[in-house]
Amino acid sequence: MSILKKKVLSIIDIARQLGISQSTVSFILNGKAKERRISDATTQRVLKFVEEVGYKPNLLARSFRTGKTNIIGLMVESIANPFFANLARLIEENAYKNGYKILYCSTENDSAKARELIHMFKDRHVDGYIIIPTEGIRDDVNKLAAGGASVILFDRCFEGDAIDYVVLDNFNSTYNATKHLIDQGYKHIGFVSISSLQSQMQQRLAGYEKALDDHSLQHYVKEVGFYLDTNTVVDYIVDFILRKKKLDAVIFATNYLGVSGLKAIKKAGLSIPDNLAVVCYDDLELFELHTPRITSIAQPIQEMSEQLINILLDKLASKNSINHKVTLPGKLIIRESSPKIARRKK
Amino acid sequence: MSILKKKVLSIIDIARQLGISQSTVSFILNGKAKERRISDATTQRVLKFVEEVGYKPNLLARSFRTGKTNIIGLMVESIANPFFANLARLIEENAYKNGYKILYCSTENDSAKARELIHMFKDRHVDGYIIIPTEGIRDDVNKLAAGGASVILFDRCFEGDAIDYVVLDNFNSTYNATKHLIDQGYKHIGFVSISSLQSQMQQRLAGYEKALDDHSLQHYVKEVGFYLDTNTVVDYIVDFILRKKKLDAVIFATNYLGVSGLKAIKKAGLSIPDNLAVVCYDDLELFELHTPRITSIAQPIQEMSEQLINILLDKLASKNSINHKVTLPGKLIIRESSPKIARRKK
DNA sequence: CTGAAAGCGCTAACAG
DNA sequence: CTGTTAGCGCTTTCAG
Repeated sequence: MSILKKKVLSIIDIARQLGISQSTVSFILNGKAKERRISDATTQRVLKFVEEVGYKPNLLARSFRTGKTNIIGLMVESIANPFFANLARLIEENAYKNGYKILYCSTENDSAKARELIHMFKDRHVDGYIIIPTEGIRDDVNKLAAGGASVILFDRCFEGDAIDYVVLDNFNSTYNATKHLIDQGYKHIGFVSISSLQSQMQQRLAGYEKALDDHSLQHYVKEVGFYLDTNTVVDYIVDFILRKKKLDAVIFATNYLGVSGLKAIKKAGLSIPDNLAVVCYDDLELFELHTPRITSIAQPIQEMSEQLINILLDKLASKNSINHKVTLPGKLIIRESSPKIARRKK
Repeated sequence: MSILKKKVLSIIDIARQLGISQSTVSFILNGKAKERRISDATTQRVLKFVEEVGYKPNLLARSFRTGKTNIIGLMVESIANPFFANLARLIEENAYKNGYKILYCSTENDSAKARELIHMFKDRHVDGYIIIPTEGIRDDVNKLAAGGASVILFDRCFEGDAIDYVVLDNFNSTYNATKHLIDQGYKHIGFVSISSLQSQMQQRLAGYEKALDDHSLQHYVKEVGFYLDTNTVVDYIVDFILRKKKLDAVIFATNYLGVSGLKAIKKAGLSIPDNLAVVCYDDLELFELHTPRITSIAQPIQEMSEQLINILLDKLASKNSINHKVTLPGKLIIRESSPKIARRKK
């Protein structure tokens, strides 16, 4: 053994050096000493030795043997989106606390890519899946779960399927936000969304429409494609708000649409809230620091992350746990972008 | 074999079913058919069969055997920080393109935690390490690299050590930003930073000081602790800008300090740029959408991520590659928060 | 050109 | 109370 080559010991070396068998060592190391009724003396001797030589079990061998990796696959729309990045941070914290690590990937809302990534996770034997699904992977996700995998959806779900999820109460959150604008006196409220069949988008739209219908107000909906680059989206929004001359308020259905919307309103030469009241989804720091501060629909991201991990750990621990379908309320944070219309000068 | 239980085949099953040996199958599957001069007929037969039955090699077994995981460990300060989240997105893209997956973790600038995470990565046999180091893990990182691991630092580095890195030219970026303010006519330029010995912070401070010294101007430095919560930081900054009455401009040395700074300036009842010009680090969307738009020092994040991955892949491919120390220039994006002082009304 | 076989380090069933 | 041992599925050396 050269000086440089720090021989990495295996369980068998330990067993040999202590003159006992590997299984004894293995059981002790896995906390099954009591269960296997191994003597305290032996247990202490092994623990002490392991400590001294700094032995670390080979996790690759263990994973290979057990099929468990202690890795959770996290599939988000994009890790660059502040909402998902913040979620990732919280998920990470809770996961690590419980001995799980996170492998992440971004789908960019591309189903082919999402499908591939699910297989990648499967190939890598991740223990659990946290998935922000795209429209097109419903079947794949169902198949995955049906095959016994522990999977939980976030942000959006497939209604009627058996898969667990944690989502926002998108309908009521949007209903309340719309209602708030109506209460403030706005009568021509626009809704800018992406053209998508994803549940959260559908629910947000439905909440908006219901609130307007309840007050016999007209709908003004603009849907843009998800794949458009920011500049194009901004131009579409500029066009929308300039063409719909009556518009006195707009709700942006996602955080990035909100950001593009703010750019568009600036570009169109309009001012908030004098020409247009604004409500955005997700309470980004940007919305709070904007002038004027933007009224936002905040998601309870801390609680969401905890529920996600807790449910997933629960499923991991006992395969039988079912029906964890969690819908959490959003919180409308009212700021200066949506004042009473009476105070506005047109 | 029950209907539900989709038997997952192994290489040995394939060999048996085709009446050949596992090694032949293994070689073919690993693209070594030519090298091993295996007949085309056999090769095609195996490939076709594998395709038909949808065989997937057990990655756990392969990793166990080879010691390679095709996983890169990414250790950032916090995945929730937009700068690192954006980096993570780009890193992910490049890594996946090359067959590598990413395990991420956040240090929150805690060296004990960072140390633990390095060991975790090591225990998990990640193939390569991308590390945004904390002050205190210099030795650990050096030991890791000395042990033959492929590691590359980002954002900050340890001068004089042999470890590769990709960092911003923090000195000149900050020098130029300070020079810009001086050129615009500002004479009392503050610098808000965190109290830290990290190279990037030291360099930023040095660049600021050099620019002031070159023009015989006074330094106004405020350093806040990294661990303080946002509100406390805001209060410290409020105190700083109110106490230093002469201050006519401030540079914030990190993106989050910039965000806190904007809050502080608002809270102090001052306006940008009339009372105070502002320059921030990192070109966040928030800075561009702020009113007024904030002059920022942008890091070439796209190129940084590419260099990071390329260098790491290079090291992974050939252990001999050394001395990849990359320093990239920042770009000063001049906006309305730092106009010529002549036009200002005090 | 192909096959046999030796492990990699660990877990756990089984045998004392 | 402890030891023996059979794999997990794959890679790769060595022998035909």
